[in-house]
Amino acid sequence: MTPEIPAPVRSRKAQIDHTATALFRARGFAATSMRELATKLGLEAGSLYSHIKSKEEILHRVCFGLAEAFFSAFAEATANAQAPLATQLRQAIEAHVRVLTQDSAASAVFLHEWRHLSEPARTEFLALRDRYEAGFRTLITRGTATGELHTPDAAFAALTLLASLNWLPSWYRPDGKLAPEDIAHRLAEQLLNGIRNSQ
Amino acid sequence: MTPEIPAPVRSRKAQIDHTATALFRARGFAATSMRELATKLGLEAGSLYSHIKSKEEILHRVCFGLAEAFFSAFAEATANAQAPLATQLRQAIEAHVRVLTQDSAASAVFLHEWRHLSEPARTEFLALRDRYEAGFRTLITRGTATGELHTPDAAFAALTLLASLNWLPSWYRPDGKLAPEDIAHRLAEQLLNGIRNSQ
DNA sequence: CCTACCGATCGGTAGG
DNA sequence: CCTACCGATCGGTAGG
Repeated sequence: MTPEIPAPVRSRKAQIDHTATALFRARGFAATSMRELATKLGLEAGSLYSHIKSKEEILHRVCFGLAEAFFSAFAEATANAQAPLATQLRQAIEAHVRVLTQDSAASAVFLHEWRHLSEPARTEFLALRDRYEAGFRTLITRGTATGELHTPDAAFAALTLLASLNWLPSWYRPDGKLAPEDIAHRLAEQLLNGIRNSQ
Repeated sequence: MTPEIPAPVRSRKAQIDHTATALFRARGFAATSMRELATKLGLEAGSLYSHIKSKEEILHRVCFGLAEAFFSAFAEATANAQAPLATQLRQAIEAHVRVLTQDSAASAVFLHEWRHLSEPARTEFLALRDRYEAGFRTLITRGTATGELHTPDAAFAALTLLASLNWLPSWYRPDGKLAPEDIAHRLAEQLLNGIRNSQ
């Protein structure tokens, strides 16, 4: 018999994270009360603390969990270093969109609520985010060097590219007419157009 | 002698709005306390209420004030209905960026804190925002009809275009190396590239 | 514009 | 996981 990690505990914690994420997104971290969260889960407020240590712990887990998801999606998308840089960039865009649409509530929290992290988590988080943006910046810079891409300012292009993508959680609806893969494809197409070398 | 609107009153209220806007942006509306705001202004918390009626009143004024600024900038940019649609769109983009950079704190509050408005203000605000987005959508739709622009989905293009622009307040620094007009110009250039008909 | 204060609500804990 | 509760802090008010 293999020992099992007690399933109910894990699942309760996951439930808390999931419900809290939806509330953090809808009302913001500061405006979400632990009592409201408890009520949504059918618990009393005090009972939450048998599963978690603090309100911020939930936020921490959501923000850093998403960071990890973005990094691993990016790594996979650019795994083939021999591929044309336009292809790598397209795949990175599509991978980013896939993470965003897979859990748009968590993504919205990742994008907007991180500032409620206290130090040193906040600084660590910003460093991760900068590193992720640098990945896109590097692809664009290298694509410009090889002549595949064309832009007067790679950093600027990377910033606006991620901006377009990161607005997605604020309008994406899982039951909308566009499937995640369609959205990913169109965004990649349109954004690459803006910086592709047409000569 | 012409009667004067008592200047100190107006200016105190404007000071409160201005300082509150900076705090709302930095910490979020819910996490900003009236005591913190009062301290920054050299007042006691209770004294704020000789100038304002409630915390939300400030948020209301900021959100709806910015909405007005965006609308009038857009109207001016598209005043010449005979101009090519690509030109009108470029001017609308530049006008939008100008509003964003002129008061990036207020813009950030406009973009992210409106959800703390209570009803019916919240619904009114969203209606205004939708109407503004529709302005861009219409320009793109008409530009596509005349053949000046090219995109498979005007609504989608409008959404991503505004997304790129609206990320600006989160990275724009008034003392950065790019002047507002440079930013406006580059953004317009890059974003129009993505949807311009190159045939 | 201040002092003094209100009721409500917050995140979190002790003990079971 | 609940009951009962803690100290702290919240937005806002009365009276001057």
